[in-house]
Amino acid sequence: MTQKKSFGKRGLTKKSENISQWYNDLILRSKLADYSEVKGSMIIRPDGYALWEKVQSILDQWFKEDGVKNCYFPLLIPYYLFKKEKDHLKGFSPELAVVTHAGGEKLAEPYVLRPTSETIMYKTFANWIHSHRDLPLKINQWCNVVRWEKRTYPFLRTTEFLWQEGHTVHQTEEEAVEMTLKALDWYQKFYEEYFAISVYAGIKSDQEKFAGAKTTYSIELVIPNGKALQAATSHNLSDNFAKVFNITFLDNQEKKRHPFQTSWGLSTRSIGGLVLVHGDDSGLIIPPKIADPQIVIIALSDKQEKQVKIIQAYAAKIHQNLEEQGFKVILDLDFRHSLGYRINEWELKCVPLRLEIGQNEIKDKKIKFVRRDDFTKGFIAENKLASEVGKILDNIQKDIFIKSEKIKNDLTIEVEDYQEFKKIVKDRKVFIRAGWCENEKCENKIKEETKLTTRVLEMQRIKEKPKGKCIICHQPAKHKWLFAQSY
RNA sequence: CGGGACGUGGCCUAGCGGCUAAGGCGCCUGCUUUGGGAGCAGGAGAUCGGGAGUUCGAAUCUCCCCGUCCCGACCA
Repeated sequence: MTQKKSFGKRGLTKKSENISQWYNDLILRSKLADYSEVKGSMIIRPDGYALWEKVQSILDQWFKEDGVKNCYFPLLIPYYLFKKEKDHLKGFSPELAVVTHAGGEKLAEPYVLRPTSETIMYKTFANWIHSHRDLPLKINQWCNVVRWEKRTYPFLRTTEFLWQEGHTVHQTEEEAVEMTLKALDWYQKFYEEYFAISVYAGIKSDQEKFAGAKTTYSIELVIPNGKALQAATSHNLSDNFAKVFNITFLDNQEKKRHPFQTSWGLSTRSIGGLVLVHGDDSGLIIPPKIADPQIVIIALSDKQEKQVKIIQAYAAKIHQNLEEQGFKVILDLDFRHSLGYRINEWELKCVPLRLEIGQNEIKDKKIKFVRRDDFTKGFIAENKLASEVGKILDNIQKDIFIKSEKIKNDLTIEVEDYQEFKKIVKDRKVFIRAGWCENEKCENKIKEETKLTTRVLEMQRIKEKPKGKCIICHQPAKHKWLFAQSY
């Protein structure tokens, strides 16, 4: 493997042959992102940023409907603040970027570039919260954060990334748990209904949870290479931070109490997940619900200039009709390139549905369509175009979800025996569902021997009655957990 | 931070001690062409990652930096 991006004329490394190479090629070729001069950082190009804006618009609406308000806290966090919560500090220390010099001088107290904003926010919350009437406090910020990772990939793990971080403060732990679960639901709904990706949602083991949290809930994606991508997290912080940052309020009994907090986030990593799960050898596959444009109309050329004008006019009419019906449509009149070239470019960047308009369409009053996801071709009568196009887009959305669910299920194997566990994992990467006693020692043994870590205990299994044994120590298992190698 | 592969116009490569660094893609101009990545003609574009050294002579050999990708360890 070299660093060369050796794109053939027709394109990409095959996804099945080398998913890493395929992924890197695709990110660059589809113009979602570019490498930057700063190691580990990437440039999000307009097409990539448009996807992120789409993510923002969907989540932001849900947050606001729930009374979560947007705000902005500073990038720089005084180190003394950051180190207040011990677990938090310990968890993030290895990946902190610290500003030690500014204004031409060495700073007396260094600043941390936020890897997450709990500390700076909660210091302030202590000033904002005095009464039970101040609660709940629900805020969110869309921002960048910096985590100095050793190894980076575009979108999936970059030194600097964009995300939203929601932070809430509640009178009771029950309320905080409810909020934590609500955020998790948002994320699950987002991935399943908009990104059309079937996910695992559940709780993290103590070892894998957020530094400073009581419980971490996570959305995990199953990548077609069998690896796991942590795609969003929601933390019940209990009153850990409240105690450290001295956040208190007087309840309606005039009693001074610490409130309970949550934090939850989803990052630009989600876009990497989208690319990895759905993309194919021809390029990106973007679900119709988030694609913009959703439909490309390719106008074909003709030998006679008169015909070209007729085709253009016809295509423009179709374009207008579909836009009036609320579809996001782009009209491609670029006759400088050959048809094959134009098609391949649109497939690479992914417009979910392609319509082709030439003389035949005008003559037959039927429009040729091609689905991007499975390349199904057909014709739609012009007078039914809008309704049929709507159905096709819905079907694409459904079908790619089903496909992702199949990948997820096919790559999840339930085992009872550790020898079998090891044998399976030796051959190929998969998710393994197995009984675990929830003791760290057994978790670590699995990690050392197989590289697999606990991903989540699935939500629907939390209340399941324990049965079976821990796959390592053969003590009674508390639950069946999912294990996988993280991306 | 360990192991590996590398660094030559915007991109992919050739050149591996010796003449003015070669080709393809892309880009620009013109003509032509369009039902799955067209063709012809012309054109612009390179201090060969940086530095030091060996040599009559370095893209080519040596050393040191810097950077990139891949595989690990760590993480959203």
